[in-house]
Amino acid sequence: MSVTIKDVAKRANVSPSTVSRVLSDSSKISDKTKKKVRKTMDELGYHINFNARVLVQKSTKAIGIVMKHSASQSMQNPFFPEILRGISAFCHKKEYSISLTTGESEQAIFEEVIKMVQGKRVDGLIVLYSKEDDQVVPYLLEQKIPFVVIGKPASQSNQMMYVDNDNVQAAKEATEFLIQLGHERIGFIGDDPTFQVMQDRLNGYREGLLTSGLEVIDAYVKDFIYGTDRVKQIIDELVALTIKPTAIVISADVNAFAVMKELRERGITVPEQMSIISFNNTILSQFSIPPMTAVDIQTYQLGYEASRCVIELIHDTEMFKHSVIIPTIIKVRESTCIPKIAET
Amino acid sequence: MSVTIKDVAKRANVSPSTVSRVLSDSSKISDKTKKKVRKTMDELGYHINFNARVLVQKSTKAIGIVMKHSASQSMQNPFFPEILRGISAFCHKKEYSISLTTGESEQAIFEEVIKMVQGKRVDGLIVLYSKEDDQVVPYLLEQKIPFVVIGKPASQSNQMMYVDNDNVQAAKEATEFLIQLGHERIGFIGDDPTFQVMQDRLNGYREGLLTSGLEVIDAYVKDFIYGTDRVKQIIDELVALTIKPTAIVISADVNAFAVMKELRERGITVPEQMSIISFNNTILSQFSIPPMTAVDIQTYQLGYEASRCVIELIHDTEMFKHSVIIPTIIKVRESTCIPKIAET
DNA sequence: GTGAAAGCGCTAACAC
DNA sequence: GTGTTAGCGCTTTCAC
Repeated sequence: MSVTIKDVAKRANVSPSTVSRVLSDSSKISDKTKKKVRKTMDELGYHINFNARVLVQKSTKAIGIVMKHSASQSMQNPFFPEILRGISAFCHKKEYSISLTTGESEQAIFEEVIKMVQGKRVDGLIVLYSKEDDQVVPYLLEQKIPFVVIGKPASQSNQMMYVDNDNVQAAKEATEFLIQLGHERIGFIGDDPTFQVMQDRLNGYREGLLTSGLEVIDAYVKDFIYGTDRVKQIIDELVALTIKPTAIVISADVNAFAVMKELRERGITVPEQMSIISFNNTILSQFSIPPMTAVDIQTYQLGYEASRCVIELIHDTEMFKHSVIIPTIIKVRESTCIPKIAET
Repeated sequence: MSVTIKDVAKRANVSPSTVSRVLSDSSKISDKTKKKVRKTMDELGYHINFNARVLVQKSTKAIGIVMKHSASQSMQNPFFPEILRGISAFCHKKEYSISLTTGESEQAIFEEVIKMVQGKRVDGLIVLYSKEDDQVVPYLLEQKIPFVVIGKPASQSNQMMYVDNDNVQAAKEATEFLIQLGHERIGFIGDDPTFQVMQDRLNGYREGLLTSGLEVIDAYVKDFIYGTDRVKQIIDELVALTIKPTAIVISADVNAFAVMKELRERGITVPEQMSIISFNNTILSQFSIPPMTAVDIQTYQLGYEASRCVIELIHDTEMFKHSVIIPTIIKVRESTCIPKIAET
């Protein structure tokens, strides 16, 4: 029913292979034949059947994106669209298409990854998270399919490529930024600790305190599971302390937003009574009141480099497995200031 | 290199066609053979090559998502991930995979759509926007490939399926909500007027005023192009009026956020001096200070229904082309109140 | 119930 | 430079 290479060949009085060669713009075909063949293609409204090519070439020119479970959560976070935008940009340049996992649970996503890989639907993958006890990465490793992880792998990091920020360093710098302003009592609010990025940021925070000769106070360190009402509880606990922190490092701006709101409701002013520095610098950081000082992790770049890496890896499977660290930048806005003497 | 249907056939002492029948769980194969074949599949680590099946069956079990140009903008808006989540959910249920356009410009996206369609990489598509002078929709119509538009088509709406809110009605209700509170001078801030949704909301706003016997005042109606500094200008203009509005209907919560910030900077309090009702009810609505009263357009449902529609359409191309209207709900929060008498 | 054979639309040796 | 031929891995008549 739809027009094939053979139809074109017949009409142009050449062989199918010639048409195929024209399709791939082979240098062995004379300009004259090329022109002739292209003309008949147009006349017939021919368009290549990608699947047929895929079948013989064993290259799909598609990459799979493995989402963090659950998609619901990861999508609520503006981080996701931004990273996707970075991935898209490079993929589009290299004419790769993007295929998304659709599952909600870890298990559902894993099964889809298997289908993508075994079913040969993608040439490579980008894993949008790095997590302890994850099944996807070990599976991909075992299948020897090109893939790149965004975030530092929890283990075997030398066997795979990853794109990440130096989250330890970034959190250290964020903490030091507060210290340089004069803060000495600095809290930390993280979220799901099973993700590597949280561990790193927590460690960086600790390092920042320690290298400045400050103590790490356990009561100042909290976890925040998004979606629950932990915020209120956390702020309750922090406020109940006789010696309260004057500043907090918060692992994600979505969380910082919630914290700032909660502080506001209790009449605690930001930054006067509490300085806040957050991570990610998504659009939310600019929208908060006051706008947040935030560590810009350059999400777009993270995605862009990740897709560059997989695509390079696809073309050279034996490539040296280097990893890419995207620098972070502190965007100073209005949620941080020098601590109030009165409060010290 | 990878194990094929023939390998399984040989090992199980059956023919390739039998293996194929087992794959599709044909009723003509005895349970005994099925068991035997499945066992050897496991032993050999066989997995179907999807592309081969696609080539012969001419069904990819994939649907393409056509993004609004530019991806950058649409992705910044939390609307996008939420709709994608709805699409994913249904696709996952029906075991369809999702393929995204990656281009930034309208032209780049159009070219990708052509590749998706002609290259037979997808069985159907969802167009995430509805816009005047769009090339994609007419093309899809001409190609006779199943597709669904999210938003009301600018023209030929009877020839295609779409999923939308009743935006005229929703805007009317939002306006009437303010009128019922006692507001009589109500403004409207839209954005890119080339999108159908904007036209609809503007019309609904007008209707709302007119049916309540209020006048439409041109000076109260503004457009807002996201990313530019039009906000300041708009607020300047509104504030400069001798008779200012006491309430505003704003077409998207991202925009409402910007407006509220701008008002705040000028010391105009929300809702006391200016009531605000916005559209979409993304996570931003909850995060603003004060939290916004917003029209919930049920974005997730929009996506879910859209994928249900394309997939049904794929299975029954001759299906009656009905469209789906997703109801909206006004979420009352704290950005609206009765107008202050002093100001009237 | 199961097998043999043809073919989906393309590419890639190998000829010439 | 161009044609011939043999598949890629699967499904699907048509036999039996």
